[in-house]
Amino acid sequence: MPSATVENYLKCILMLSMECDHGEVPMGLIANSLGVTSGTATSMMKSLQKEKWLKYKSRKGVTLTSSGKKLGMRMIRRHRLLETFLVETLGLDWSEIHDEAEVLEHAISEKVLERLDVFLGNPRHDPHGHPIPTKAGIIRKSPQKTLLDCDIGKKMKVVSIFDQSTEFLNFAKKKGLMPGNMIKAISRDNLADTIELQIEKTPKFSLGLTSAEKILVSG
Amino acid sequence: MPSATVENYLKCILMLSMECDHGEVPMGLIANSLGVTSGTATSMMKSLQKEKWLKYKSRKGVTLTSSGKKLGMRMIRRHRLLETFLVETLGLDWSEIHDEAEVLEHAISEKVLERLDVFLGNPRHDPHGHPIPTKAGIIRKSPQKTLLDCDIGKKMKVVSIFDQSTEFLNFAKKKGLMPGNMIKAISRDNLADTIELQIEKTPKFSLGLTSAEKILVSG
DNA sequence: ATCACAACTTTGATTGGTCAAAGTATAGCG
DNA sequence: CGCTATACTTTGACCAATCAAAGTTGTGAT
Ligand SMILES: [Mn+2]
Ligand SMILES: [Mn+2]
Ligand SMILES: [Mn+2]
Ligand SMILES: [Mn+2]
Repeated sequence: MPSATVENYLKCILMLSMECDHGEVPMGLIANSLGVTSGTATSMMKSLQKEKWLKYKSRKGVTLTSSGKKLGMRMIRRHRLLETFLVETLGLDWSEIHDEAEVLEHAISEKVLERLDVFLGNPRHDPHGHPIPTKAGIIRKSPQKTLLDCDIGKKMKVVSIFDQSTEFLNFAKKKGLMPGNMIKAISRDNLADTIELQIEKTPKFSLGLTSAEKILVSG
Repeated sequence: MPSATVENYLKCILMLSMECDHGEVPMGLIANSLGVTSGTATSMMKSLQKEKWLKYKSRKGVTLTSSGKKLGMRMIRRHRLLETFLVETLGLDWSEIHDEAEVLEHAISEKVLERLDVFLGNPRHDPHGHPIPTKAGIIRKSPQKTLLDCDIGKKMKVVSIFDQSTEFLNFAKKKGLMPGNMIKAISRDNLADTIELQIEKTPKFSLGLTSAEKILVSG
């Protein structure tokens, strides 16, 4: 019933509302992350409000209704289960699956999705380490920090990678920054804005702080 | 690049041109089998001609160009490989896969499709017995007749089922009319318009001629 | 040869999604 | 407190895909 466009908007708004919690999600963020002009976003928000997916406050932003959240969450589940299928079953690389899933998520029925979930053995995380919401729309989020504010000198486990771009994912894989891998922050240099890392017995390397921010770790 | 709508039109036109060979495919058939009004079909044909997918002759019909045929064939391949995946891997019933594939065929990339083909072991036929075109767009069609004009008294193998409707497929399965099964036509009654069949050792049953036409057999 | 009617085309309208450009509100600086 | 820069909204336009209804054509029955 909701179009692919509506599905994309709601998934995007839900993700924005989760990652940077300002009660309302402002127009600018939405337009920006969907790559549309702000006028388009505004007019879309009005029609999404008319269809009861969200509440729109002019010049403030939007908040999802419970059906909006539910649909957004369903889209995240679809996206991440599909990504898992593409890597686990078909053997694609984790750097090429995001865009594929972005399209497939709108084409797969609830029935096929649940079969896929069973076929994959009810995975809890996608290939980038992101939690897969349950059918009921619940995310089991593990405690995590970014490499920016992790403890120096302690062993930690890589939980997930925030950036979905092919280039960054290829880079991360080459460096061994993949979910599950153990890692140690050797030192942080606040003047150079870098953090020095070591993975297992491989050589040390350092990361700028904007890159470090994209790596989530635990423990 | 071509929209899902364009893909549907071209697949449909290719299938019509293959099954009932009148050089040109008339508007009426197209509009009818896509469930749009004839005006819509006419205007769509003009724009498809503009984009070089086909040749349109007013009040005659359309013929696909070679790129039109190629795209149409690619869509048939996608559709049938997806149907095979849905049955073989996810365990759906052959009566529920057509509509799912009708949507997924527009969302799956060439790369994922070829991985799927390998994963499935390069199947030659979909669950309804229809041949899957090769990547190069070639259909290996086995010699076949409908149950309407088969030989009476001879053992034959069911090749494929033409009708994609849930109800007919459920019926066919119940009767044992599935690709690969052996079958014998006991008699034909031209007054009653029926044909009497027997499958292995199960009881005889008869089929009206419109139903018989939907079953393709060989040998 | 005529003509009715089925098959087709044209016309004018609608809907969803989009943009560019012009207009407006407001947070926060001075 | 007033003003400006930034974020947002409005307006008017466009495109793809569709329909309903009115108009046209060509075939085949008489
Ligand atoms: Mn998407
Ligand atoms: Mn992911
Ligand atoms: Mn389709
Ligand atoms: Mn089929």
